Amino acid sequence: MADKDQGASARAAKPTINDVARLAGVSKKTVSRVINRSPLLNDETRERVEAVIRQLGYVPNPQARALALGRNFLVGLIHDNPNAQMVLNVQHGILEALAGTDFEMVVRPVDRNSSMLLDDVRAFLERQRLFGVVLLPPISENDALARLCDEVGCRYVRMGSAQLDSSEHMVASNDREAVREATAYLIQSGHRLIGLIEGPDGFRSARERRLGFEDAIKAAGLKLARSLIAGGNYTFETGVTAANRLLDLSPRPTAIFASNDEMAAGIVFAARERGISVPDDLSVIGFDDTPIAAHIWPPLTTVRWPIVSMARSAARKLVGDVVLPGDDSQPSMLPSMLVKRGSVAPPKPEVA
Amino acid sequence: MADKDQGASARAAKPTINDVARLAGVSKKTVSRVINRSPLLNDETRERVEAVIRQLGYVPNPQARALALGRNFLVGLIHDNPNAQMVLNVQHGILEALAGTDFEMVVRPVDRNSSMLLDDVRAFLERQRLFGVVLLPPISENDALARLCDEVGCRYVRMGSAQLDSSEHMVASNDREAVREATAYLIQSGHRLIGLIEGPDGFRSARERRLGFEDAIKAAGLKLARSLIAGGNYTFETGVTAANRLLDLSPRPTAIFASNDEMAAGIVFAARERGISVPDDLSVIGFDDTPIAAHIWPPLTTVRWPIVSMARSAARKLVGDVVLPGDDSQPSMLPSMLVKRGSVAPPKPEVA
DNA sequence: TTGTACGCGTTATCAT
DNA sequence: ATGATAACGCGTACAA
Repeated sequence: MADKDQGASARAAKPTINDVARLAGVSKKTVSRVINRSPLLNDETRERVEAVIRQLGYVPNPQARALALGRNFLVGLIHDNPNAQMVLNVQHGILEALAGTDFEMVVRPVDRNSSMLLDDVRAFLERQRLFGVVLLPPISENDALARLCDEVGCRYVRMGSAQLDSSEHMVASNDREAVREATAYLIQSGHRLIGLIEGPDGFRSARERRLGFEDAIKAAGLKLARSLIAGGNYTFETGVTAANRLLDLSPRPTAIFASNDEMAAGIVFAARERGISVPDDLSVIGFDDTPIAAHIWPPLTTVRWPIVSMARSAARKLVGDVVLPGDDSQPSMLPSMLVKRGSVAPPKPEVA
Repeated sequence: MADKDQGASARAAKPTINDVARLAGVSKKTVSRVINRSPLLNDETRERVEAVIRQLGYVPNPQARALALGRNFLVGLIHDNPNAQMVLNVQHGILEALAGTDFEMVVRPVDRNSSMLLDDVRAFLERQRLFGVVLLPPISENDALARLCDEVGCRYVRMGSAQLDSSEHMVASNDREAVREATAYLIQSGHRLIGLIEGPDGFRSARERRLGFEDAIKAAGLKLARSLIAGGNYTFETGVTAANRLLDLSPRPTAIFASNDEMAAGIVFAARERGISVPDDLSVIGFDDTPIAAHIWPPLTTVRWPIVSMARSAARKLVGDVVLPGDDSQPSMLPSMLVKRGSVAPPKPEVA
């Protein structure tokens, strides 16, 4: 073969593994071994190759690697979470874990209620051949989805409010315990008539938080009145509606725990509309510690959900073997904690 | 060649272009032409190939296409926007435009103040060989970044509050005009002492909105007092601080326009702390119409920024040629509009 | 420990 | 209008 023009005319093109191999006087395979940190390599050879790599500013072409490996250097975020702040926090956590690696993040919102959900995700995973995916609640609670990931050979880590899977595939928080503590704090402040605004049926987080609420009520020897439990679906609007139902009660509850901050903000909104003062006439606790909790008046006492840490941990679990071989020491449980602000006070004597 | 085992044993493997070619009795290249909608194809041949494609459930491998084309089927979102809701809205808009196409979205947050910004983005674009990127404000206002995209051969569309680039590369809103209208509405309601909380220096959006404010003040023949203009940086906290400065004034402004909703929420928060009633003692208008605007009390009158439509339009501009050849009819200007809610009322007689 | 030869699935070139 | 063949850049048997 005549020698190709890879000198001046190819100046603009990025160097390939071949350029490195030629300049270092080794074969492609050796360069490949250096890139992939093969242990069976002469130190001298490795250093020489690495020097050339630096000199050329060579970086492996991800597209070519993807084709050869049958796997992309992409981490997917699959979610159907309606809360913007939560989704963005998760994205930040994942990107923190991916910073400095060759991985990028692709975002894939899905529709939980679509009958095509599984087919859509399967097509997505098979086509893009993602390295792995992070599953955000509530869709992370879908076991069929996890099985699907296994089937198509895509790693996955689920995030959630309880241990739904083996620790290799799961990063969870301890919602039940955290809500128990939050409710106990209300009781300890003197409240006896405490309302609960639940999350939607079928959400594991909703169930865990209700259980924590019930744990505290029972532990204090209080009555668990069905009428004090109202349903919501994690939106501000349902928070308003549920709060109105609870505030119509007689006797009226002196405190309400909401399963997330959006709904808690709805409680504060509804109370304000009725001229009920928070926290003087009504104490409120939320869950998540999204920015809205600190930005309404009064600032919301809430349970801080360590969503960023959870996402970071999830992404590290996914790529950990590749980035730091042998580092599978990512925690599978991150604790939630109560953040006390201004929406809780002792009940008024005449009300109690 | 002996026939390969593409029956039972290869059931799991996805069909390739070779399988299609063989079954259709044509060459790979012909199949490729069908996929890429080549105009020089016999109708009969095309139909035959398409039938086989459907029969096999064949889908082209994006990794292989990326390698061969030197370009990925990925649309990047580059942003340094601190507002979660806005970023997520943009993501939704982009994904809406990409739904049903072969494109995926990868998200890339950057640090505006990093000295490595340009180098980082260049490395990102060159390595991933993105099909194109959407630039979200405020980073979209960086001309060097746009030039960089051109340099590395990556298409781009910038979003922003004013026409910063040719219509092919830009989707803008008319912030100045929208703020002029909002301020005029305040004046029309009877306000004469109107404060402004600006966005940060160097943000085009901040400048456009201030100009709109000044337009309205001047048009009404009012005095443009320097003391009535306070600086903020688009966060809730700076909104509180700036509001406190304005509310310390004597005489006190009876209305304040904030350059975004976060800061407007800060105004409401600060007013509440001081026992100043909104809207009775103070009218407030924000900008963006993010959810917080509707979720605080009173619900905020604000300017709706058509961010989702802008993002959708931006993404369509990017991939339009590929998806719908000849469809370059995406609008470059989407209008903002005033949303009247509960935070504006006429000033009290005794205050005026 | 290192190199040779080939495969991954697609598009591009240049014939016919 | 269609096809043979060579890229694209990297990974991996298997040989040395």
